[in-house]
Amino acid sequence: MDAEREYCPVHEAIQVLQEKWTMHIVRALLDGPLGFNDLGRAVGGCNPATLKVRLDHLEGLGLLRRTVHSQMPPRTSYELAPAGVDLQRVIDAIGAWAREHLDVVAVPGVDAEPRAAAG
Amino acid sequence: MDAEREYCPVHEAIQVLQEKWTMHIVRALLDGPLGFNDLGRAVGGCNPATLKVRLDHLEGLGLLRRTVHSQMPPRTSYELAPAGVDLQRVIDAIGAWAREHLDVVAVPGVDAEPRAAAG
DNA sequence: ATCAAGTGCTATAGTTTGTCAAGTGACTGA
DNA sequence: TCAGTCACTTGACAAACTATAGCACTTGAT
Repeated sequence: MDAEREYCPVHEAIQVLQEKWTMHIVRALLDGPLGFNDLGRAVGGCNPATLKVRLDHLEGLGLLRRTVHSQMPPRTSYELAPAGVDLQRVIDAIGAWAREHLDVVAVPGVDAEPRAAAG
Repeated sequence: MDAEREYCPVHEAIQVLQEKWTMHIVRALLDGPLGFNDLGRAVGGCNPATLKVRLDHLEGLGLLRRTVHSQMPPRTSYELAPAGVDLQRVIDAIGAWAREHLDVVAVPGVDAEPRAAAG
């Protein structure tokens, strides 16, 4: 890759965030720490293999912290580190955009249906 | 998919944005319209097959507009639609986050090396 | 006129990435 | 006792993405 001609943090960030499930994971963890399986369900059914890869990556990047409460029976929790918590802004921006544009695109005609929109 | 138990625009948005190259494409187009090949280069070398798929998807979603200026020689331009332009907020949020956290994460130990860090 | 390079794509292989299903070892509740 | 839970791991597979070539044509240099 000759993309190194100029280091760009935004490009880097996008590279991380565009990986499948990453933003879902961050969003889920924004509501508080979760265990491995709960997290997998919270993000909408990510398979354990991919989930582990993402989690390791995010942990390596310093975006989240993994805490082992007990080895056996296994009990672990994943929690956002400060750098991860700050992604709240990004998720919020996505949320604002989505409510403004996306549900109109996805479900045209349905705009009087208030559900769990708080976040 | 049983993810329909509850429609969530944020989830939808993330699904779109997490597709490889999508955010790069939006970011590139935020600076103005581009032709197919220029766009491919601007996003950092996306191959034409994937690029076309993304572009079609984004156009279908109403995020961008494709204008054919001439059939032969081929000349087309891709430009963000209003819904796409509004993603500026999201890209900005990513940019802010990246400058605050990511270059520290990516290059630990190097903090006395002022490069293109100014926004 | 001819050659090289460019336009916006498309087609076809080939590689990478993500998925599914099953299994591990100890525990919990019926 | 037996199914179900936890946090993963493994291996076979499918889906996604990539590289490369090529099309029909124009432009610019020679």
